[in-house]
Amino acid sequence: MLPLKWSIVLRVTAVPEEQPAWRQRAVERSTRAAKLRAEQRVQRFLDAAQELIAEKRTTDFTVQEIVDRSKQSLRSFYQHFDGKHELLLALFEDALSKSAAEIREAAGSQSDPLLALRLAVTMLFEQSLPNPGVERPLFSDFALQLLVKHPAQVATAHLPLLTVFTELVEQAEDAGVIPAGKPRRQASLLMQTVMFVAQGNGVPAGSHAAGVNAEEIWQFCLGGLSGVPVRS
Amino acid sequence: MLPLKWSIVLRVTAVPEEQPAWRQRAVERSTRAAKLRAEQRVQRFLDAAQELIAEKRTTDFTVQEIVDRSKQSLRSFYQHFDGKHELLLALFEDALSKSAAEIREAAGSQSDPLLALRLAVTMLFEQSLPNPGVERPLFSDFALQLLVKHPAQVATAHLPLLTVFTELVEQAEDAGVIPAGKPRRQASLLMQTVMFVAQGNGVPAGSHAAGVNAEEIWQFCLGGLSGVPVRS
DNA sequence: GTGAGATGAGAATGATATTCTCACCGCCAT
DNA sequence: ATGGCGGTGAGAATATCATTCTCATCTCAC
Repeated sequence: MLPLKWSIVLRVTAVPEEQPAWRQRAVERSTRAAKLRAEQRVQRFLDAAQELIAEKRTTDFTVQEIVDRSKQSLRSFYQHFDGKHELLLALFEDALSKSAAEIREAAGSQSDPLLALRLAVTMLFEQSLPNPGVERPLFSDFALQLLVKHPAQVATAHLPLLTVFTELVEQAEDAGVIPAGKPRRQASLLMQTVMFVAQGNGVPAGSHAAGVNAEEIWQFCLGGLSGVPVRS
Repeated sequence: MLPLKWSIVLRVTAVPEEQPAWRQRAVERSTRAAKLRAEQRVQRFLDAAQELIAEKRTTDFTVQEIVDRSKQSLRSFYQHFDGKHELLLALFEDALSKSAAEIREAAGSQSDPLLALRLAVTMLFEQSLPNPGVERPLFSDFALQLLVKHPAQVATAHLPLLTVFTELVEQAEDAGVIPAGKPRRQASLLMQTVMFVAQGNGVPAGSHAAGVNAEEIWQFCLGGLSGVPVRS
């Protein structure tokens, strides 16, 4: 998590195998402090960025703004991050991860598997709306940019959510409230549908553009999971 | 379509109301040639951009590249477009519009409403895949950028497709093969689901990330449209 | 042939990300 | 205590683009 260039460097130069144990321990001790300091700095950058996202509703702020707000320096910023891109990715993964935890907990308190799944869908939908609790932009201009340019990283970031939804789908299937299928694929389809449709709903854009709500999307997805009533 | 700054200027300065008809005709005649020339230039820019998109698989090319390739000048580019943004938007709308026409035609040759809808879904899915006929990027980094920053324009661009799908859903409902609902909203949901899920499927990214295929997404959507088997 | 608008060539501007320079500082093994 | 090393700050230097501007030239309808 947060692969920092410096941490790699430290590991390579300060722990060159073949050292007596005491030396390793010593180095370890002295390294720990440095690592802590570094993590604090990183956190200040992340916090500053989060604030800026909240304020400007976009990731269009400049690196300089992050630096100024966190009262550090450009030099330091690039010491810790490979670039603005890395910082945003860290925030993105973090947001999805926290979201997954939240949803898992909330759904866990539902004994009915179908209601649990429904709750999860509703929560995901609301958190994916264009400007929800700005604190945690599951979707931002950045997220979509990632989707096209680095799909693999998006997939990675989605993993925590995918896991939660897969579990919920499995439970529902085990309980027999929806037909058995391939839980992971179903969960994937479900997630993508909910997230993207939510995203597309930011603007009651004039005449057209149906503004779908949580209940509608849930019905749609439930139908999708339930499959078509088999006909001749 | 393609609101060009100069055309507005011409209209304002050369047709100042209250002119005898002959004069308007004269101006009209003399303007026509200029308009044609301009349209050719515009087209050259568009073609060049299209080529670049095809080659680089992204809209990250520079305005300078468009200019060079079309053997025109920066001056001229900005004479005709408000900026790179306008040019991309034009290409985007055009692509969706052509796609809509294609789908409408193909679906039209299906007598069974359900098969027609299925065909439409399949075609849309395939055209929305990350790197299909690169000629017509329904989805590009640009499209997604638009989605966040100018949702209204996306909605506008989607209209042709939305119209087609709305018709197909209506036909299916009229034929009784799916339950009646709100065709426009259903079509919207359908489109978004298909397009976005397709987009999210570009990369078999290692272990996770279920790669959904056209048949799967069709089943899912059909289920969604058909609704849940009514329960107590 | 004349004048208004269009064009070309390319310099100028402005916004950003990213890198580099250099002086300084704190830590810790000797 | 001290010498060296990695981290830091301040900010200049680069690099890349989009967009605008300058000026000379061109084209066409009159």
